[in-house]
Amino acid sequence: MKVTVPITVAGLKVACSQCNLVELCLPYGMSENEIDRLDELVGARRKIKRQQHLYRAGEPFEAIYAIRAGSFKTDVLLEDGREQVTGFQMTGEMLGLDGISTELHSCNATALEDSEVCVIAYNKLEELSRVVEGLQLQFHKVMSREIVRDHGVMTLLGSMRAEERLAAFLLNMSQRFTARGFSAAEFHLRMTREEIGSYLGLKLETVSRAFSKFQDEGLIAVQQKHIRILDIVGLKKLIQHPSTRG
Amino acid sequence: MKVTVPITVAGLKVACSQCNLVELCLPYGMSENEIDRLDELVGARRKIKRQQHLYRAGEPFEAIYAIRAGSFKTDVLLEDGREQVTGFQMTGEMLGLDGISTELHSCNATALEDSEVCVIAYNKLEELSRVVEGLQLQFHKVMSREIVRDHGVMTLLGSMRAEERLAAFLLNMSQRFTARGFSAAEFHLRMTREEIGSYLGLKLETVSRAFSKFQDEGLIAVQQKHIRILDIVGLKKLIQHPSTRG
DNA sequence: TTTTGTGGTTGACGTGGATCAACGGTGTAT
DNA sequence: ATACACCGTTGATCCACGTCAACCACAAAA
Repeated sequence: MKVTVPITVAGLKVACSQCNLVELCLPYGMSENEIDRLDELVGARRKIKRQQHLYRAGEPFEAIYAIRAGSFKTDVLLEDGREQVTGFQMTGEMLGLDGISTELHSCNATALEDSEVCVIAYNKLEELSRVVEGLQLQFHKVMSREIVRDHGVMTLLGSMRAEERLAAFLLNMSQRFTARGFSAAEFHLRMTREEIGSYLGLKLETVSRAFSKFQDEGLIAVQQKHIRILDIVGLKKLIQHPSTRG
Repeated sequence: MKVTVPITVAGLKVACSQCNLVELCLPYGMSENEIDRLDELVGARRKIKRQQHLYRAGEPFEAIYAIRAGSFKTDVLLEDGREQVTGFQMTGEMLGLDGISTELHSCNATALEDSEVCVIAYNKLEELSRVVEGLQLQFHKVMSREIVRDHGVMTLLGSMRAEERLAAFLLNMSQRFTARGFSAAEFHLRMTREEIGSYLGLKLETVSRAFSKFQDEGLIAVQQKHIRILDIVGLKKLIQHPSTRG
């Protein structure tokens, strides 16, 4: 079901130009020459074990990260102890952009499985993007894409009901797995129901019930974190429904 | 109650260096020399009448905009006709950053009152930010700040109840008016209850009821769009409350 | 193998906010 | 001055989702 993604031997440096994530990651759209120059930028790689933090809110911001393998969640902690998951990130996606504004990380990034990131020193990124135009453009696009994505989540949280939110979530996951060469119809969620609930502004029980309902309706097959999408059209119909809310 | 903000005579070009919004806008944190160079960047100014669009979703992206006077809302239209307001912008704030990613605007920007923006051609911005380091840094910070802001809204939508949302909204407005030299305690909202509701993921009736409740409790005085905050501490307490949701 | 813990499911019940509806106030056009 | 939108308020009712609670499945530890 999955396309094999070659995993790097620990410590062996893999240049961007040889990385199979190029067209998902920062280098997307850059010329070969430009990508070669990136290799001076992406120095260290860092392994993060499941449940460990890549960074925490309040820590000084020095680098952004590209996910080389694995997946993460980002969350913010409210004063009263509640946690709000602001995103789930997969291979090729960038982490840490929110830290640029204050030079402090504004959220926590936690690995959902054993993962590896490429560390991109921010001052070097600024320096290099002054001379490599493609890098400058791509970096701006990455940031802008994050803004657009966030607006999508705001729309979901502001105007969709529980089942629509979950349908949108599943379709989004499916689409991102597809882009990574995995099956669009069958995948493994790395996050808990509670994390999904936090992200979608729902309680875990509501998430669980929606999963069950989708299963009863023949839209998906659920077995714990393993999801099989049986009726993608049916799911899509759910989110342009005429029902109301918010 | 307000500090007078000199309004430019139509057509008279005002350089960034002479603009009283410097410390709220893109030039914030840049050196005098650097700011002088911005003047070649900010060419045209554009006036937008109340209810008119600065741009619409789907239009080609060519420029970002700094609000010189007035205020705007941004919204996205869902397939089924529902509208989600993604933000309200005031003087000195930037519009259009979401368009960079796809080179198409991804939302609509509508003036909430007669307004004026500085047009910043995006290709010129890229060019100039390659040579003016302060500009590069500030631009990145502006984008990053937008991401952080969006995460804040996601948190609000995902985990707060109606009254907390409105309290957070009022405190945020108050703080932004303050930063612009207006009163923290008394201001005029330019948007309707419905627009506030859309932004906060609530129906206009709920917004209206929350306003009334706050008034009954002596937290604020409401007269249509005119708001007077009577108990800012009380409002703040509301949002770190122990009540539950989401 | 049994134990323990964490995560997931399901049911019963309560409630915050949506919905439906009527009415009042304010600004704009005539 | 009057009419007409549009906007805002308020009440009555309903329902989606939160809450509380019991139970189950699976994985890691003993």
